[in-house]
Amino acid sequence: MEARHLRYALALAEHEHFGRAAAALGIAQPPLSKQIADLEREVGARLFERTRQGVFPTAAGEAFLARARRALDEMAAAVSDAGRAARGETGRLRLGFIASALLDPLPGVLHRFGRERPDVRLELHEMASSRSSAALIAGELDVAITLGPPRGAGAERLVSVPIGHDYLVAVVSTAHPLAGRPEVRVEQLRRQRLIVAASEDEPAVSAGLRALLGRDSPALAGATVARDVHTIVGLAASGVGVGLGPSRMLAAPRQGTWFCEVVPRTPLPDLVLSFAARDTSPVLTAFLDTIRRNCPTVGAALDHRLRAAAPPSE
Amino acid sequence: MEARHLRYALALAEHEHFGRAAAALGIAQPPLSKQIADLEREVGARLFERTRQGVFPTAAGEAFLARARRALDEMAAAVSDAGRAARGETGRLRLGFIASALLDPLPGVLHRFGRERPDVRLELHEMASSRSSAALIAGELDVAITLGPPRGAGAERLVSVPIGHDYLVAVVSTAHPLAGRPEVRVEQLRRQRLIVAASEDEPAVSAGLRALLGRDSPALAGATVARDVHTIVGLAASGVGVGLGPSRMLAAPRQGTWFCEVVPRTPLPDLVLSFAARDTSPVLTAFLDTIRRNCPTVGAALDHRLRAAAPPSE
DNA sequence: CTCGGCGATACACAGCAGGTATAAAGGACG
DNA sequence: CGTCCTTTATACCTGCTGTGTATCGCCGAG
Repeated sequence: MEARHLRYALALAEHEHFGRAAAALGIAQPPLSKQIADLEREVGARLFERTRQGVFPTAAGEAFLARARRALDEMAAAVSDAGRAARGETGRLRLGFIASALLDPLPGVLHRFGRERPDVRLELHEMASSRSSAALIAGELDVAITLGPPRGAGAERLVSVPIGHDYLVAVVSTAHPLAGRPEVRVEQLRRQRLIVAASEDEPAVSAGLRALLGRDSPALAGATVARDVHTIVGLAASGVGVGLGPSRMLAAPRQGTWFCEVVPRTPLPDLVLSFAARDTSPVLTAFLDTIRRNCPTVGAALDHRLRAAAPPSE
Repeated sequence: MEARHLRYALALAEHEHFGRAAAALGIAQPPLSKQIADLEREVGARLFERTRQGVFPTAAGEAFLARARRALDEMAAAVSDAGRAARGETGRLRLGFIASALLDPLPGVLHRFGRERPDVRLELHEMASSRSSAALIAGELDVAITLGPPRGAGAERLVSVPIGHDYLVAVVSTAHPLAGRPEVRVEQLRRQRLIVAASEDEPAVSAGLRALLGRDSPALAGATVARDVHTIVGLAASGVGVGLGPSRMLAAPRQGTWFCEVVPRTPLPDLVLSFAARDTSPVLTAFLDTIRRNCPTVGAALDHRLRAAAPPSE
């Protein structure tokens, strides 16, 4: 039994007449008679009652037609759904990201992507860079935003693009002596109560701080440790001390805080976007396109990938 | 797009390998490749990712396959449902009947039919014989149980079979003077307060009573009129008078009542089963078969019809 | 009784599903 | 780094079957 039989039976039920149903189907009447006969033989029951007044479905025919309609609807929906999925209008995107990404690139990107692709289910997982990388390699994520490029086994199968350069910035409460000053020198920081990110989550950042302040700096040893950048800002705002974090903090200023540039300017690991080199899924492509349009400075780096994923122009 | 494409795509998704999927389908590998290619061209999206490790559905493929599974399920259900309907296992039977039929043949018939055809929806409509006949002719009923054969325009297109012979019986309360007596003579009835059926509903019965008791019998003129036989019995049981009804009342005796045969024995119109001569629906056939097995005396009359409706033995 | 309309049947043809042979691609391995 | 092997795609042929044309059989209308 093929979909053709269903289409023919439905047409016959609609027109109640072999000749007109055949005409509507664009075929001659005899083939329609034969196909209906074949269908009835296969089903094992007479589906239509042929009378002088017209052709009408039997009880078995009614039962058959109801299911046939649904079957054809499902087939049409299969094509439609596949098309939408292929165009990236539906689907799922699992994004792993470091918390500080919520300061700068993510708000705009997520807002834009959610508006352009309302039927894509976004799964957001805040996690440390190393976990993001591992999950990406294991296929548990589709995209990751990390500090610095992914390392370790399997990282060569990822594509990584820097999406922002950062440098060290200090944040204090507006009640703090440093408030109002445009900058703070590294030597001054050594004498402050510091608030820094946990070393186990982002070792690169911690190593950079150690290099800047001195390997065994007592300020660093006595620093308050926070799990993410939001906590650093929050603690600083409540007067706990001087928070140290990425310049991206400037993108989302918080009431009651003051930011000082650290002199000399100290670069931090780049914010990096990564994904599986093999992954050509349209949802990922659409997301990368949104990233490109949202972060103009990194456009060129992604253009190559977007061209590669584009469907072959016939 | 045909059902074949869905079956092939599902097999390919299951086996993740063109060669093995083709073998499972009983075809060679190249045709499968071609059919899948044709399908992808028609859908307008790549549905499977061919890798060294195997063949896996893309996001579009997953969306397609989910719908394809449901479409094929519907097709299988269409055949199954049609078969069940053709065998009369499902469907609907609209039965019109006179209330007194609930006394004798219907309880057994309905119980048996409901047990044998649990998925057939029985629509029971108690109505006067004339309304049953009209509804049957109009196609608003499938079967009717009436008093006497249907009359009027279109009745020739019905088949009618008597399913029980009745005679007049009197019913009284056990406190009534007639209680305990096996019979009552017609002359005695003329002196009783009578309870009879409404003449407008079953004119044949009323005419018979008039003939029996005398055209303008005062007993009949002063009789209590009830809409159906159950009411007659109920009124008699509560001492209102002597109820007159069909001998079928004996089949469902009621606490506190006493039945007397009326002498001389007075035949009443037969209980008649009718249905459209053209109606060969399996549900009706099954119902007629139940009637035949439940009313052995009328078996022969229905055998002919049941043979006519039987599927042609190949 | 004839005519007209409709579905079924007969038969020829062409289009396509499916078969065989083989190419192409891409790892595995010496 | 070349060879082999596995797997999918392509090429080409064949046979089935879906479709078209012609015609029959049936039945009701006039």
